[in-house]
Parts: sequence; C-alpha cells; structure tokens
Amino acid sequence: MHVRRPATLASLAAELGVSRTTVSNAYNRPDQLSPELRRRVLETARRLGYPGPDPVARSLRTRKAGAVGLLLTENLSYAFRDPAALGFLEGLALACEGAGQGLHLVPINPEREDVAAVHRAGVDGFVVYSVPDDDPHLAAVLSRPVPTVVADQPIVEGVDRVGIDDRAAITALAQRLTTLGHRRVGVICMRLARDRNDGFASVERQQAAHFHVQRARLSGVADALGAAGVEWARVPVVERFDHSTASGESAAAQLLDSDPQLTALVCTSDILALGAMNEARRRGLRVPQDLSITGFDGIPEAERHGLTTVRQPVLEKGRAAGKLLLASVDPTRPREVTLDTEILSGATAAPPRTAEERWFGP
Amino acid sequence: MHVRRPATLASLAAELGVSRTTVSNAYNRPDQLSPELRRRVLETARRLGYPGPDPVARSLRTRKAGAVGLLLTENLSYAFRDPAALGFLEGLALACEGAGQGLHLVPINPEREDVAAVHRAGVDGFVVYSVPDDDPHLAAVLSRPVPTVVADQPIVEGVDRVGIDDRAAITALAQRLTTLGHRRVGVICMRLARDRNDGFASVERQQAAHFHVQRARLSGVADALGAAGVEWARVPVVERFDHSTASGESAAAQLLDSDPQLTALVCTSDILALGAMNEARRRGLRVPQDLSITGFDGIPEAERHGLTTVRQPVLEKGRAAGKLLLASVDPTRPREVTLDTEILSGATAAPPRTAEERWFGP
DNA sequence: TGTCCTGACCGTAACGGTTCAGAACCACTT
DNA sequence: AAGTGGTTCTGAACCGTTACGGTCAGGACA
Repeated sequence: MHVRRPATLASLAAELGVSRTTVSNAYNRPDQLSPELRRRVLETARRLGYPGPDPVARSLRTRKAGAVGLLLTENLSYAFRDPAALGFLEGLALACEGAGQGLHLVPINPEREDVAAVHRAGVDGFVVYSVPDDDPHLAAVLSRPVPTVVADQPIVEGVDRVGIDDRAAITALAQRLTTLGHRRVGVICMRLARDRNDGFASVERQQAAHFHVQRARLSGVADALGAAGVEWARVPVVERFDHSTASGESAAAQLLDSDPQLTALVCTSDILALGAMNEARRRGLRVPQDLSITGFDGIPEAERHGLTTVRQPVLEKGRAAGKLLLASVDPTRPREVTLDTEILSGATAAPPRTAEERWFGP
Repeated sequence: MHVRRPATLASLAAELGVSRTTVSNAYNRPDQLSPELRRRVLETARRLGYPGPDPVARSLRTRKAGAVGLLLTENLSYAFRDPAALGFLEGLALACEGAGQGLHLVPINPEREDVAAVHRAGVDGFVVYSVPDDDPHLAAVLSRPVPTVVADQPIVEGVDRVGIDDRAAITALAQRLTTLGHRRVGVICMRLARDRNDGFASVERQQAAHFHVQRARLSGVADALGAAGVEWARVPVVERFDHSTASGESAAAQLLDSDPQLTALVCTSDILALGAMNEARRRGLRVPQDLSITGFDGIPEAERHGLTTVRQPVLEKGRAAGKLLLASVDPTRPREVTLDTEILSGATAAPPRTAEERWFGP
C-alpha cells in the first residue's frame, strides 16, 4: 500500500466516472444534478476521505477569500488590552460574523518593518485601525487591489472611513472646564509619531503628528482654551509612547512637577486619565476639588470611576467599519461615516480652587 | 481607453519580455537574477500597478496559507467579553505574531448550524477552543486535512491538546472548604450541553455533559466532598447556559432559595462566582462569614474582589496552543500540554457558622 | 583544448477548483 | 416527423502562481 495522496475533486470524479463539473456541482449547486447522483458523489467522497473543495483553490477561481483583514500597528495583543480597541474589534467581529466572513488578524512585528504579512494575507478587503499616516503597512494595504476602510485614522484621500468628530467632541469637553473657570490646564496625549518621545510635545511636533486622531484632539483642546483667552503655546502638552495607566501617572507627575499651579488635566484617553487620577491620589490631591481631570473614550472602567469624559461608540464604530467594507460593491454606500459622541459628566471636573482656597482651604 | 484588467505576473513578464519564473524570482528569490534585471522588473511592476504576487494563487501553489484558524463555539464577540477567553486569544495571537502567521477568526453563527465557514477558511491549521464534544463545527474541522490543536476541550482521540488538570485543581479548592468544615455546599456550573437548561442538573446530566471541562470540574468537586463524607447525589448543582454575572446571580438565588442552609457555593468560573457574590450581598449575607464562595480561572476582576479561586495561566495556554500547532511538522513535539494551576487564597472562604451562630450571631 | 562549474534565465507542469456554453437525452406537443 | 423545452451532464478554458528540471553562455581549470 502506497502513501495515498489526498483525494481531490478530480480523483473523485475519476473514481465515479463523472466529470469534475458534476462533483463540483454536487457541493455547490445541488439543483444541477439528480439527487441520486449527488448522493453517490457525497458518499464516495466520504469513503475516499475527500474533505470537500479546497478553499484556497476555490478562492483563486472565484476571487473571493471570504475574509476581512484587520491591520493594527501595535502588537496584536495590544488590541486585547486596550478597552477601546477591544470594543472596536468586537463590533467588527460582529459585522463579519453577520456576513459570514472570517476576520483575519494580520500579524505585525512592530520591530521589523516587515510588510510581507500584508501581501500574504488572502482577504477580500482590509480594515485599518489606528495606524500612523506614514506607516509602511498602510502603504502596503493601499497597494493591494482590494477595498479598504480606515477607522479613525489615518485620513487617506479616496479611502472610505469611519470615525467620530474628535475635534468637536473634545472641544465641548474642554469648554466645560473653561466655563468652570479653569485657565491653567495641562494636557496628556498619546504618541504623536512613530518615534518615541516621552516628554513635552512642542507645538511643531503636535502639528506634524502622524496620528490624525491625536492631532485633532489636541487642536480641539486648543480651540476651547483659545476661546477662553488662553494662549495655546503656553499650555504644557506631555506625550507618552505607551498607552497605559502607568504612562498617565508619569505624565501627570511630569506636568504637576513642572507647574504645580495647574488646576485641570485634559487627557486624550481614559486610560491616561485613570493613570492621572492615580497620580493625583498619590499626591494627596483631591479630584475634582484640587484638580479636575478629563478623559476620552468612555470605557467601562472610566464610567466606574466617575470620570468626566467623552463617550464614543467603539463597538458601533467597529460594526460600521465592517459594514462599510462589506458593502463596498455598492456604489451608493456612504464613503464616510461619522458617529455621534456624548459627554459623560462624571464627577472629576469642578471649578478650580481660588488662590486663597489653595492656601487656606475651602 | 479600455478597462484594463489588473496586471498579473504573466502580463508583467510579457511586458518585460522575460519569463514568469523570472518575475516570480524577482519577488521571492532575489539571488536568482541579476540586480539590474530585478530592478527593471520591480520598476515595471510599479509602472503597471502590479501589486506583487497574488496571495491566494501563491497559497494554492505553495500549499501554505500563512494563517491559523480559530474556532469558537460562541459568537465571536463572546470571546471579547469573557476575560479567560480573551487571555487565551491574546496568547494565541502572540504566538501567531511571533511566527508571522495570521490569525483567522472563523465566523460562527450559533443559530444556524452552518459549517460552511469552516470549509471556506484558507488556513494551515486550526485551534479549537472550548466547544462541546458533539459540535458539528468541530467535526468539520477534523474532516479537514490540516493539523489541529484543541484547547481545554473537547478531548479528541489523536488530536493534540493543551489544557490544565481541571479536576485536580478544583478538588484542591473544594478540599479547602471541607477542611474548613463545610458540608452543605451548592454548586454553580456553566452549560453542560448544547441545549439550554437553566436549572438543576441531575447527576445523569452531569455525567453526560458534552463539555469536558465542566464535567471534570464537577467530578473534582464530587471527589473532595465525597472524601469528606458528603453524598454527591444530594449536592445541588445548578446550571446556567449563559456565562455572565447575571447567571451567577440567578443561580445563587435559586440555590439559596432551595436550601437556605447552604454554607458555601462552589462556582466553576469566576464570572459566575462574582455574580453569586452580588446575590449574597443583595440578601445581606456577608462573605465569607455567612457564606463562602469560590470561583475558577483567576481573572483580574476576581483578584480585585479577593475571590478565593484557582488561577489558570490563560495567556500561556493560548500561546502553548499556537506553538503546538505551528510545530506540528515536528514529530518530537509534545502531543499534550498540561499547564500548572495555583490556588488564590483570597478572602471569600471561611469556616461555616454554627447553627447557634446562625440564630444568635457570632 | 576539452571539461566542469556557475550564474542567469526559461518552459512546462502542476496546484484544485469554478464556470459557461453546449451535448445528449427524454417527454411532450403540434 | 419535426419541433420544443427541460433536465442532466460534459469539455475545455481559466484563475495566478511557484516547483522543478532544464538550457545556455562564459569563465576557470588542468
């Protein structure tokens, strides 16, 4: 007995004495052959251990892979730790599931700029989530002749997009602070470019940021403060490469050390804000009496801590990205989806203490 | 100007007046052709908008898809809500990433028993996580001629597996309760089969359970109680189909209603245990003074609440599953990996109150 | 001068399917 | 007897690539 090569559609057809077409039809178009023959085909398939048409060969012919690729800059595992990313992923998975499409997570090694994985992925389209404008993987995705949807960022000419109005949302939030009377405000933001810069971010760096979302949020804060007469160039902005509460803590420390007069910290994510709250507690500063803190995202953890923040519909965003991609054959689909946000009032924003209060207590 | 068909390797070769092989080599084996020609090939490719070799065609020829399939019973989105599943997913993603393999999430519609998605997935192997023994999707995976690794359950003859010793782990935990003096114990477990049964689970149902992990954990509890002289048939076991804290709450309520004398609740997951704690609080029962509660998994949330539970290395389990699958060409690999667990003592297990204490206070 | 080696390139044959235009056959109508 | 329509099945083309086993020119070597 020799090592039998696995059965194929052709070998099955030969065994049965019918054409390959007929075997193919037995699987894909039952109405095209008599029930009796179909039964025979399937039975013989079982006997020979034929597992059904090979998915890759089928994909080649039909030009459909049945899967959507997801591109993330970070380690895949990052996505599983960040609640906002996780919500997005869940929404996207939901949309794919509903359409019977697989979700192919593209493996990115952030160390090596290895774009090959993007070219190797057998998918019908890509969703790109939160990568910098100049990411080489993004370029690789765009070079492939498949539809693409970008979530949040970056903004690429002619590419479908789903996101929120980051700028307007954070402007509204920051306005609450200025309305409460805050004028000395510090800002904590996420990485602005692919290079690591854990420290103050100059206005030039802010404007040159490769992460559109961060850029938009910073200018949103600038808008609100500007409207209250605060000169943006004097507002300290601290950047952190890693997105973690530890980053929020050290950033808050850096801000408060450099300017103890700050009455409010605006953070561009809830994770950072939660870290900032930790640092405030460590310093014995009461939030919001001594220090107001705001976040962004509206993750469950933030809600539990009563953080004043912007809630964005992350799950809905993922779902919208999936739907948009899967509808890409439809010329009447929207080319851009902007979802609504909502301010969660929380309990971490209050009027600043006056100078007297600072010294003598309320 | 006509609608140009997208460029292929062949059309590129024709344009250049070289063979297809040479163009292929320009991408895959730069050493096989002169740098000069390679440069010309790549430049012409750019000019014609050729995006590089088609991944599907390549997969067909090389018989490698560059991706690992993941099969979950539940909605994909379930995996993003259950911390244990999430940890597993993260570990698996890490392993794939390290090997440059994609992770293909197979879309399962739990309503319809549609196995097609399994057949459509272009992957080099499957990881199956937590599905019932008789799941049709599992059968579909096994019918495909690719390596497969099962995580936790089910146990399939001849299929590689990674898991923990569920039975021994929970026996040790339950023994703590019996050592403390507990004899009236109730049990809350997850679904035992594919049909919904929100209520008491008979011993027959327990033994016929299609979820190996649940079966193992229940018999582990039985072992410990048996050793303390408690007849298992009299121990109330309540089953819940959905895995949520709400399920834990209602299950605890059902147990305590049926037997107010219970001094301890053993739960087969932390999620259920956290729900049970909610219910205890609602009833004014102090944990652990009035009621001891134990969990299983060791999720972060449990640790925060000081739950007495078993910690299992979920991330490591995912990673191990990935490594095992990716090593499946190596005949010397282990065929089964059993990871260690550890009891987290927590603060939700204490000696039961005596009858007197029950009536007159401690 | 003949032999061998090496680098550069090529032709053919898969890889395993799907698709589409018909062929063959049969029952039924006119 | 010829035409009509429907069902069932076939043949050949095609999807885009890579594996494999070459050829061929030119230089090294003895």
